[in-house]
Amino acid sequence: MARTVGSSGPKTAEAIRAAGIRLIYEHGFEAMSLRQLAAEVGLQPGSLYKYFDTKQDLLFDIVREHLEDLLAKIADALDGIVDPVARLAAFAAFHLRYHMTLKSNVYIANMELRSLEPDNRAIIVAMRKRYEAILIDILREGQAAGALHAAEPRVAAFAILAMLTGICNWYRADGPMTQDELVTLHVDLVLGGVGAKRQAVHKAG
Amino acid sequence: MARTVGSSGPKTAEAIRAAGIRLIYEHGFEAMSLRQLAAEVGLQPGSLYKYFDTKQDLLFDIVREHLEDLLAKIADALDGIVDPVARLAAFAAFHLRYHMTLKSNVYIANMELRSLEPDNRAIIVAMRKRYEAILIDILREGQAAGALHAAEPRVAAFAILAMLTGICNWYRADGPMTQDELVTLHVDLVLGGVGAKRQAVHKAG
Amino acid sequence: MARTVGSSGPKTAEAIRAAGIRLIYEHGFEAMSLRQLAAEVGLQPGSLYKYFDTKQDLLFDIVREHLEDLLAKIADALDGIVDPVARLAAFAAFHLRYHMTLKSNVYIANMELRSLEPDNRAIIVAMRKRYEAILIDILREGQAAGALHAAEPRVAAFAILAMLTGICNWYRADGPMTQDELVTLHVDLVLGGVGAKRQAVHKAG
Amino acid sequence: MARTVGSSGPKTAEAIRAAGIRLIYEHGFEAMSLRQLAAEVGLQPGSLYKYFDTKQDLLFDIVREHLEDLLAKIADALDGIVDPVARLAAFAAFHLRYHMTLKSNVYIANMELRSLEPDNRAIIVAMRKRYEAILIDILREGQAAGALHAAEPRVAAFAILAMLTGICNWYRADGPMTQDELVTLHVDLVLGGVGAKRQAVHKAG
DNA sequence: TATGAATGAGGCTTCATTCAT
DNA sequence: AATGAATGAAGCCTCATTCAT
Repeated sequence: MARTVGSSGPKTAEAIRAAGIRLIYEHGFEAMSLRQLAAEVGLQPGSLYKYFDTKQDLLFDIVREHLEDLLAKIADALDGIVDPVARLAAFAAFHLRYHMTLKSNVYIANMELRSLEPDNRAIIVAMRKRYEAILIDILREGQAAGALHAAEPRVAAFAILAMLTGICNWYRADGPMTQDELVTLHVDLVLGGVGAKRQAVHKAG
Repeated sequence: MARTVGSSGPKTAEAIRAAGIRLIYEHGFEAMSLRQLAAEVGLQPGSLYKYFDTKQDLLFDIVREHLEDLLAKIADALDGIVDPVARLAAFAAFHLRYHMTLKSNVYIANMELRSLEPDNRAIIVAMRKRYEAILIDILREGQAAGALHAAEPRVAAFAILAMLTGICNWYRADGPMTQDELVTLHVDLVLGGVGAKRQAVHKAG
Repeated sequence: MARTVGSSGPKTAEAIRAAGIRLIYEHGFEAMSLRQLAAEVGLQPGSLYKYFDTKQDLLFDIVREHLEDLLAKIADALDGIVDPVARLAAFAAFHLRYHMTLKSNVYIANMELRSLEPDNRAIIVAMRKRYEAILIDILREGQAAGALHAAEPRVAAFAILAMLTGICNWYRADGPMTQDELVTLHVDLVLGGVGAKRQAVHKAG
Repeated sequence: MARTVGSSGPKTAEAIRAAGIRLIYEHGFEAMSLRQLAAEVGLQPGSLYKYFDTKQDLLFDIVREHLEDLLAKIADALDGIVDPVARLAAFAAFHLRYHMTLKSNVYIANMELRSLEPDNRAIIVAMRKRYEAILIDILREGQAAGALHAAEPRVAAFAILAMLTGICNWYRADGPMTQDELVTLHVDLVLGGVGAKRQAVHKAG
């Protein structure tokens, strides 16, 4: 994948971002060199600095934009759903679809937290907590309403998130199961795990 | 100048291993430098090469020994248990305890697969598959016996493993919940997820 | 801090090549460090890698270009000469002049064969064989024509080449004998050695 | 070629010497490491220092002993021969046989002059000059006696030595020509080169 | 907007050598 | 006579980054 000859301005910026995501996903942030990235986009290494100030900034931007997107879309996905079990099912379905679709972005955000400088990491961790809090709240409400069992909603939320996120480790678009089948399977695991009766339909993510 | 008196072979080897695990856990394999590692152990960087041939070998040894240990211990943990649901519970309990106790080793084995050279990675992946296969078999038998629902045992196993392994991301020995409480909570999530009736006692891991 | 103003690309490349030849000639390839080379050219060691990929490549390029040059020029030097003895004299004269003029390059090509990696060495050895073959053919033709004695042209060629090349070991441009005198002396040795009657004039190399 | 278990004292010293010669011959002095040498002899690297003080000393000893041997044996080879042409033939024959037999030692002495420290090099160069002087004297006497042409005996001697020494570059004991055939061939080249009539028999070296 | 030359720090690794045991 | 642990210097090489053009 080489140079987009004559690429200019915004197109180059987007190409850098895309190549950056791919390379970080494949090799890890530390292992990816700006030389590689530049080669991928058809630039000299030094030229990248028109588009970011620091390798660290590139990572931070990718991760932050991912989390902003995630937070915006989960809000949409839950909008208008009130029943706690339905909300739980909708959360799980959304999370799965998002993670199957944007596997690389998600993977990076999870794996490369470690590579973020303390200040940047703090910002990202705070955003992640806002996302987790959404699930924790759903569990808490469901427990309060007697619709499911989650005596420790925080721990249960972590467990559920880990399970759903795990799909990034092996999902392939060309695998034997469809996204819908995988969603159904996992939503059942989640609802069963907290003793909720499956019912409502989940909106698409 | 020769050796700093008081240092000795096997003790140094063990110190290097321990420091290696800690540093890889904290910074990642790529980000850890042998200078750091040497400083941590009180050696010159070059002196490390009495104890391994290559930075890559250090990683491979850590990961391989972890998986050998894991495979040996899960066999013990399941030994003598026949009922599929009991086996599932025992598997989950063992996995959790092991991952809470040897968090760093586990974390490294999961995160740094990427940093292993192809040949080494193949060996490790094969060992991991043997471990996964144990859980898949349990689910398959349970399904066959009508004791639980796992129409797709492979996918269910991945989901369960991701959930249980996730505990490494946040568990602290000095946290508010005991290991036993966490085990109970997670085993319930697992059994509930596959629609199994909780029953048997789980052997300690 | 960026570049030291006043330095420029091709000039630097040529300076590196020249310094490389000198240092390898003086210290040997293994003994020459890239630190030395960089210092000689006024660069940081890492900066050398704009100009070659590998220390080995630097050596290979030097040796290969030397042999390409040698092969091109011997063809010129023999062009149009048909009499075998005249060709032998022309070959010897050319070889001597070339070796006196480009002593370092020649010396490196002979001494550092050992330092070339197998693949590179094979390429160079093949080129050398083409050069040797020219002399062998001359001797063979002379023998066939009854103009000289060379029952074993291959061995004789090696002996002659060794003798002529030996001049690199001690020749100094400021020594007591001129190049012309040395050429005459050696050509006599060669022709006498194979029992040929001196005759033709040798074209300058 | 590994450890001579239980080898002690003088036997070890000789093994080190032999392995040293082989390794320097194969890889060059700079490229040979004391680790290699130690492994070859079945010792730890540090243990070599019972047998020499310095890597440099090892080289110097090898080269010096070679030259001492050479000087002693050429004296024997010429002993009792008075006719200059006969002496020249004897010298050439001796030189060739010695170089075919002790190829590695000779090669090292020629190639690794460069690796000797200045003081050591000066000593060796002086010994070499004594050897060269023998040939120069023979040529001078032959010229004075009108038995051969060598207007510049020093230069002629260098040329002859280079030719004869060149045999190290390609001679193989299992090659198609015998030592005797090669000696004859080269002696003819030498005598022919200086216009001497072949006559006397050459003593074996 | 991009290049091309360069920096300086630091990466992993190997080396000759030392010395207590 | 030999080991085994260690040193300290240096090896080749790669990196993120800078900046004149």
